[in-house]
Amino acid sequence: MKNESIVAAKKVVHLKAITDTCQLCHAKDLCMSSCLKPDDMERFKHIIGHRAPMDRGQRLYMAGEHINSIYVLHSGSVKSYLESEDGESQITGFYLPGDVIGIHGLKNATHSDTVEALETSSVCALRFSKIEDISTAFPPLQNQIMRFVFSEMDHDQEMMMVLGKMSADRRMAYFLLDMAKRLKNQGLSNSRINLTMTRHDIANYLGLAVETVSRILTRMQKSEIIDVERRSITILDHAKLKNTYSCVEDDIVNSHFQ
Amino acid sequence: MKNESIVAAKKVVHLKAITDTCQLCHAKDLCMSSCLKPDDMERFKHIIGHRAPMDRGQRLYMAGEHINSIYVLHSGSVKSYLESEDGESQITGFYLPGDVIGIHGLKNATHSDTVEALETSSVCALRFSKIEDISTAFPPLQNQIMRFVFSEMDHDQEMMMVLGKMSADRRMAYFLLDMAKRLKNQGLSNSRINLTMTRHDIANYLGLAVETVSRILTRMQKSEIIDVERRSITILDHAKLKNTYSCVEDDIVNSHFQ
DNA sequence: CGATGTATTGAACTCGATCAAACAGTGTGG
DNA sequence: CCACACTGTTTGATCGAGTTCAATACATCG
Repeated sequence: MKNESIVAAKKVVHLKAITDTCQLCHAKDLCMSSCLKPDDMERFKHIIGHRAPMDRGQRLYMAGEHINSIYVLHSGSVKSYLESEDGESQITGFYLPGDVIGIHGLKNATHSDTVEALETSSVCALRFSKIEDISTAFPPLQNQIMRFVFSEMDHDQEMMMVLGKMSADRRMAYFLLDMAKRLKNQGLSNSRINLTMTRHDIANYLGLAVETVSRILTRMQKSEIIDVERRSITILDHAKLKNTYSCVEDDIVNSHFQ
Repeated sequence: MKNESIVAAKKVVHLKAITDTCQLCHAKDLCMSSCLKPDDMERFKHIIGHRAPMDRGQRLYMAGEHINSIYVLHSGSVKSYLESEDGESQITGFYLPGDVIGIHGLKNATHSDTVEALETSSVCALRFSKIEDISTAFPPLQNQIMRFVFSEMDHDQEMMMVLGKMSADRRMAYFLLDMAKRLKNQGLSNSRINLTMTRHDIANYLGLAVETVSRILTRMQKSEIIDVERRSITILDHAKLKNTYSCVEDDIVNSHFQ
């Protein structure tokens, strides 16, 4: 979140044919383009374009900028965050390939969050002049985008519960289980989590201090719930982790079922 | 949030003509129907319907129910909340006339939150079998709904900042300023806030304990920022309240500008 | 009038923050 | 290759904002 970090160049890299691009894309099954048939693709060439890949720390867009595209993350991972007047920032989400980015702030056609790459990442842009253009252009695409808008709403609401009601341990358990679930959707293991964000990022996202995150991770390791090795976390005991998340006291569980 | 409270009867009260209904509605300027011309109304008679008014504590819908309508609050006020497995609940929003309700959970066509009346309230329902029906039916209406979906996303994201980063005092200031702003939009005073929710509700919404809310209100009253009289709160000093919200130390402000 | 739901106030406690310091990778340049 | 700087992580000690517990006050309503 350094101020010096460079905003990614807005150069659009047109690949030889958008049809090929989407067909060859390794995120195509996750992407909203999966709803498009090859002949539909032809119609949408002009609104779809790949951006030059971003390095870690580079920004895709910043809060306050006019929205002229929404994006699908093609590879890598990014974080989005809000900044308040007094300079505090709140990470609002971490995104993985296939996720749709840039849908917050559409009400005023102005990005309300800033998106920054956590590692080398690339996106596919969906350009438009008015958001209604996408609506009217092609219903299946519109619906697919809406699915992502709706799941983003579900996530944001879920975060209210996490930030408003849960203890530090529960928040951490939530984070790990959520990441595991999403990585599984990516076709990866649901036990091995390779984090691309710092402890600081995790802490900020969960409304905790870095030290608390660190302490909870070591505590969970000692309880043999997870194995921590720098940025690589392995879930050893899914059940225990879920119990931590569900806030069910182990003692109570045991006394009931044994 | 008592379990005994009765779910509002799903009886639809058809008023003599929907055209009249919307024309006479005192929330029409706030409502999304404002985008419809009188002759459009005719086309939408069949999907728009008024529900019988709800008493305080009655629920409009509950989490888990299939979504077959979204609603515009016609009169009164309601709260929405999530419930976790272990019975904890988190209030996610308070809604005023003109607000669109029931758009969370559309991804799975299942309400993710529960909506409960804070006072005698009535809604106008927009029925549909598939959410896409609204999309395709009439673009202006679709766009109007999307505006509300987008502003809901902005709110939810804002709440992450409030719950994740702000002190109890800032949260309270945020709540009061937000309510004042929204009541002003209703054509009411932006200084006199007549709350329809309990301190318990406010505390739950802001991720605080009831006692904390109570203490902060009395403290703010002693500082002559607000005047508290049961559920009626008057903002006496907007500037001071905004300073509390922006987390700008009074001392610093004074030393800079005096 | 008592009963019930709601709000305030005080006292004690606790979870997680803050402060402080050490430690571990990673990269840079001599 | 090592010395140095730099960033990110861990661990310990202390502190405090806000919770929890407990008691009281206050309104409204049968």
